[in-house]
Amino acid sequence: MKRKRSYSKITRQALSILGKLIRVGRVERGMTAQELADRAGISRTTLYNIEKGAPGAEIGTVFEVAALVGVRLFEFDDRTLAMHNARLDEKLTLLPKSVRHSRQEVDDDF
Amino acid sequence: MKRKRSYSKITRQALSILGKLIRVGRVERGMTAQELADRAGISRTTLYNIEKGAPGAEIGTVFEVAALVGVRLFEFDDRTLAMHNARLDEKLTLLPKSVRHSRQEVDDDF
DNA sequence: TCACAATGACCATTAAAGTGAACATAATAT
DNA sequence: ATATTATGTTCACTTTAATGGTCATTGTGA
Repeated sequence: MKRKRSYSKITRQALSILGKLIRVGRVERGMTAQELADRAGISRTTLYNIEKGAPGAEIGTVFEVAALVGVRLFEFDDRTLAMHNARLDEKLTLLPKSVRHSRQEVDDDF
Repeated sequence: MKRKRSYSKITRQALSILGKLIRVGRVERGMTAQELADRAGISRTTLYNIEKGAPGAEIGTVFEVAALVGVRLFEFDDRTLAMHNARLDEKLTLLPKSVRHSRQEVDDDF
């Protein structure tokens, strides 16, 4: 079953910031909550929660809203994202496909 | 009712990148999927989905995992986040509390 | 090589997120 | 000032995501 979660302070702060960035972006662009919600295809209630930094919101929705008000999480144009994506794929091929723990090695990074 | 969503290309790419960053971070640190899932307090299935860039994952969970493998979305230490948070609060007090559309103004940003 | 650990992938179950309605309160254009 | 619009907040309902299990496949240490 889905479980109720608790989140670290850093996560909560990051989400709070993201929510505020979205709100600032929205207000600066003169959009009402309802308008932004409509454009994003979500309810005003959900946008409300997102702007409050709710940890349970779906990440896809949040990213979508962020893009609509000009909040860029990474580099935020199609080309740059594709580039990074490709570079990561390369990097992944170089890394082991699966992480195997040797018998005695404790593997604590120190 | 909760609705099935569709996401823009940019959102899908950003999520794909984030998932790969997490996977790279995990593998570089020599953690198995199960180990990271345990530390994050989620199931391996969910981590699997996150690493695949699933848009439906909860943002709090994704941020939590990202932090655990050293992927920084914003500035990722407590102090810096607090600073940004405070600065945003300031900014918000300067902006209108609610966006009001004047009668005839169409308000399309051009 | 090859045993076995790690990952990929699917499924039924269950709790939680999204929704829209509703209402109160706050803010702003006139 | 005030009418009206935007926002804050709660709630029952419904759908979806997280879970844990399971099994096949892949990768790697010995």
